[in-house]
Amino acid sequence: MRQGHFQDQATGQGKRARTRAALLDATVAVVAEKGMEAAKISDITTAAGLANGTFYNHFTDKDEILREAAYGLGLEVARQLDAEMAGIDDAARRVVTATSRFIAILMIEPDWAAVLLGSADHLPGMREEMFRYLRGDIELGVAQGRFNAEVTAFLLDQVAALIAVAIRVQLQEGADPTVTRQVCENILRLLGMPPARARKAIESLGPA
Amino acid sequence: MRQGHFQDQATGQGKRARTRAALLDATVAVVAEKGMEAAKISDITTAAGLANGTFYNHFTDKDEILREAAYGLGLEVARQLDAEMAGIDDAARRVVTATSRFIAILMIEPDWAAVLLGSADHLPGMREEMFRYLRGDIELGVAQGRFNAEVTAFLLDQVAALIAVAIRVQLQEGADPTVTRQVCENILRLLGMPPARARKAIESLGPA
DNA sequence: CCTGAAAATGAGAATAGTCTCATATTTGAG
DNA sequence: CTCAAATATGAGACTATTCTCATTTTCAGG
Repeated sequence: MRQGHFQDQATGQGKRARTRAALLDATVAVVAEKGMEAAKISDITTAAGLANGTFYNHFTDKDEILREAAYGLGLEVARQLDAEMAGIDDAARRVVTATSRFIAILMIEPDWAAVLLGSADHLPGMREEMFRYLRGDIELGVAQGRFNAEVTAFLLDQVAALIAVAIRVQLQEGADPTVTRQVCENILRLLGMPPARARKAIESLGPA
Repeated sequence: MRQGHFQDQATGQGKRARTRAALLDATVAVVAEKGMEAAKISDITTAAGLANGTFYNHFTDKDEILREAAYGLGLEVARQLDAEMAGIDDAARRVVTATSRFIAILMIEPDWAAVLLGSADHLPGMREEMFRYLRGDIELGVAQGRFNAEVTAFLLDQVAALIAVAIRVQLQEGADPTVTRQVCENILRLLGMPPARARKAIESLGPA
């Protein structure tokens, strides 16, 4: 197994932290391959090259390691996104950039996608965390007069669902810039931009 | 347990059909309560008031009964929808009616929702079936010049995702006409109607 | 090197669910 | 009402997975 994100972070730390990281990376790989429900603890320890019992030296159950893995990946994605978003002022552009870069990151690390999609479904806290960014940009757009929508929890759920579909499709059928452009355009339409404007706003993603 | 859809259908038929129906209804109830993955065969037989072994007189495994239950409910929902859609010609109105009535049916039979949502995720055939209707109405709208969108599989996935979210939210938080209006409006926006027109088109659902 | 503390090990006990089958019960056609 | 066929039963064999813990191995500071 290629060295994963958690092991990268743990190099130089004590043995405990390194084994823990190996388990977290193995979890990501196993979840990507078999899905969250079907991932067995023995799959994880096997993938990590450790004995079964070792799992219980570090985590109490599957839920705990899943939560930690999702949280760690979420943190890393947020870190990368934050860097790329700095200095973009127009709300439409912020939404388009955040969406397309988010998808791009998950296409580089497809294993992360399964964990994050699964955790968004099952861990309410994770969901809220992801929404904080989105909500801010959408509210900005409403204030700027670029969007025409009431910013409710339901609207955020709807936007998130569109993004989730775009990720699932590209996980199955391979990265496809057309899909990413399309979902960005659809989100802008949802947020109340007229179709012509929405089309215009996604041109920053490069020529079709 | 209240008599379910499958038992209604099987009254007057032979014992075999009636027991089968009891198992299918029990499956719907159990899936609604615990979810598809967590539903055990013993949960189903217990809910049906039958012995464990009886299951295997009628189905070979859990997947088979889940497929049959989803298919049966899908058929019934399609039957009800078909009746309500007859004679509506305007595509925007067709989409709004289909969406809102679909949601309304699942709010009357919330147990059905869990089965249909789950099966849409896991059974590709079911998904295609549901999409046939949707695709027809969207293509009609494009032909009528009411919609402005390219009708791709991805677009259908996006629309379906919006509807799925609206159902999930109302399953959790109770039926809420505002949510249904909102999802209809969002779908029309997604399909390329300008925001003002989309608002106009959902007025057929009654005053806000 | 030593050496004690920390960590890993893996055999097997515990738990959970599926599936079989010899037997008991029910059904409905005659 | 009778009885052979159809159906239901549920104990327990089987399979799969989790979780424990006495033992072994590794590690890092002296």
